[in-house]
Amino acid sequence: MCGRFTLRATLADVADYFRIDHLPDWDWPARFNLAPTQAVLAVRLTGDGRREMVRLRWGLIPSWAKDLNIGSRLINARAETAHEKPSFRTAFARRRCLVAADGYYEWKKTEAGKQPYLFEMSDRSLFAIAGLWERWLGDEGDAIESVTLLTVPASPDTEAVHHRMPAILPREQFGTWLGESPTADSRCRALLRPPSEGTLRMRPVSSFVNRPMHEGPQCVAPPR
DNA sequence: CCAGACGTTGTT
DNA sequence: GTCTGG
DNA sequence: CCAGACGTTGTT
DNA sequence: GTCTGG
Repeated sequence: MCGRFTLRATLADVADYFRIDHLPDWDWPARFNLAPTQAVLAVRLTGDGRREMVRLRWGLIPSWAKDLNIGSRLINARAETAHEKPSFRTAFARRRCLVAADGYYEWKKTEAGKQPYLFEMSDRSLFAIAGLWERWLGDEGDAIESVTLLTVPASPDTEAVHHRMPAILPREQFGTWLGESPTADSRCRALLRPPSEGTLRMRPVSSFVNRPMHEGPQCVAPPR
């Protein structure tokens, strides 16, 4: 599962990682505690097939939703079934994206309370979480673009804390996932699998991160 | 035909 | 929007 | 995901 | 307990 993550890297680093030539006109402050309903940084294809960086509201709001509130429960989609679920299948076929991250959190219940863990790539690099996006039109003609993060079974590195994890895609698969050439659903589905042992490392962090309002380096500090 | 659901997680 | 249940 | 709220009336 | 907000 993935209900909180980090993107501490700069926009320039993200653009470089995703091979995007021009930077957007907005900025991206380092984020240590990205939570549902907030804007995350995603990469998708423009109408003419170029990669662009966009900010999407985390929590997918289906186009038929009556209010945007529905989105706060659709923050994840199971990779095994998203292609057939009414809320996700259209987006699976036509609106796949990559969400930029450099860490994610999971919680483990203990006698003392909820202990958060930070998961990162073993080399501390950026990574891409497979996502699906939608455009929703409100009553006043306001458009909101939202996103859900796909999940897969836990990898050997992560299963001790939680049995699910975000679907992380290797760089070689970005073009296929984004649809830079026509790709069957089944081929996209096959890309969604847990990373091999040794890809990720984890460490417990301070419960400071538990509060969604908290932000900054204290979120990734060791427990006190 | 119309009405109502449409999702994940974790816990039991 | 699209499918399922009644 | 976790934390925090969970309500109405009338008046300003 | 359950829903909302971040």
